[in-house]
Amino acid sequence: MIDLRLLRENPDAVRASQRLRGDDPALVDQVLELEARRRSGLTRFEELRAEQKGLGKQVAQAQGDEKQALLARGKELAEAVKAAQADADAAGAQLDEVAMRIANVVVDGVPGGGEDDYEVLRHVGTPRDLAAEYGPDFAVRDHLELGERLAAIDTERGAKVSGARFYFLTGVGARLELALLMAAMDKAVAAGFTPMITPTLVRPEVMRGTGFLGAHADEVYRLEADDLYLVGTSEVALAGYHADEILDLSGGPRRYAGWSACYRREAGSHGRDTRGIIRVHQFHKVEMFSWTTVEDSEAEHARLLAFEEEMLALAELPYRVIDVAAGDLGSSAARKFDCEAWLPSQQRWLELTSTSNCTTFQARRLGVRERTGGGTRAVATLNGTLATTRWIVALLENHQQKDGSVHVPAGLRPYLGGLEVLRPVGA
RNA sequence: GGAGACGUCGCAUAGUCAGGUCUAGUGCGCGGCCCUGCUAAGGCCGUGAGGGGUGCAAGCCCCUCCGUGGGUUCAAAUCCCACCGUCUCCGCCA
Repeated sequence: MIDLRLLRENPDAVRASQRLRGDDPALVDQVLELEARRRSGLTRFEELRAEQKGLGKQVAQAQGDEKQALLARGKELAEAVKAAQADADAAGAQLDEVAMRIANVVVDGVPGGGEDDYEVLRHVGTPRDLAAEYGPDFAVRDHLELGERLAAIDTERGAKVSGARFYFLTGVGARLELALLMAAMDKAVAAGFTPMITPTLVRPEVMRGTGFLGAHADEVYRLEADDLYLVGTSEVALAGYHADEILDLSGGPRRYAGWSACYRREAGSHGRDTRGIIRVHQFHKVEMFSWTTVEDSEAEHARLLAFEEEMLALAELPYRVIDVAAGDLGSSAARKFDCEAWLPSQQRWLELTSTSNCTTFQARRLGVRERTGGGTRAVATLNGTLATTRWIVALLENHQQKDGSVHVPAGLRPYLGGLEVLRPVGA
């Protein structure tokens, strides 16, 4: 939810943000007009209501004819109050409807434009030249081929049991996922995050409050019979965790690391990434979530990005960091950095982590505040990925060896009983 | 699945049966000041959230919120309905 006070006091900043995102700046003026209307309606209601309350006290003490007269006046007032309230409510509903369509104000420095207008901030590590290492005849194996040889991934039976975009992680595949997630959790705990295992079914209010029922409502599974939603990330549950609370952030950010299954319908991506486990309906993820003051949010964003990069270093993956363009941020984020690992089989970059600074946008809708000298104000929320099932894709492909075995990064070995190499089964 | 109890401004609780002086009382906690050479104990004052008006400002005034949403009434914490949540007992399953 956009800050109406900011919008009133500095409409140009919001208009500029809208333009950078490719959204309509005229919405700002609509909101200003509707807000003025709601306020005048509210004032009328409050005046009438004050009179009604005063009258109630007189009625209680009056007798006889005087009382009858007051009751008659009261009846009139009751109707006027009801009408004024209906007016004010209607104006408020219109205001909300339009205000909801305004996305968060982007942070200074975010590149303008859409999906392809990201800015590459840096490259870390160098993608291997497999042809140089193993000879020009070497055929790069993709993660599914590698995974099947290792008896680690079974998409055929996943489809048999649950349909397209489902899979079994088997044997060393299952262990590899647990290793990645455990390593992520350990890293988070060391950095002061509170580990959390979160609900994956949430109420409609929570799903709406976190902004996932907006433009991307199609992506979300809904359980009709129980009116619950399956989360696409533990961010949903973690954001809802402190809903309607006043937090004390004087001791620094509140940091949580959520471990959960994630569910996505992938409604708009028919035909994309259909092979293997790049794009699936269900996966696991360890997600960082921070509550900070607005002033500290950009610094915290840099810290979350740094934690992600530490995990990528632990997995020994070559990657690049991009500053996502304004038009591709989604409504809640004011800035977003993605880390993309190299995908040898497709000679392209694949998103492994994404960290967003939502400033006060999400917290305002969720009613999460902090105390200040005068009163309270909305806090900032940030989130970022530490590990997901998808990391297995990058791990297998980047660490493949000539014979189809896979090198295990030193940082993951403690979580795999010391395994240094994953070897094909039955070969 | 069946039966019942409950949900009040951080926590605990009064108020609900008999609607109007509830402008929601009290205790604890918290903050300030006072007393006391330290400490213990004590005294006084203040202390929920959201919104609006007014003022240079300290402040003052008004409205909303008693789990949520409806309804009855001149008037609802209080009466009625639905929903959500918590607890107890019974049944069933593990």
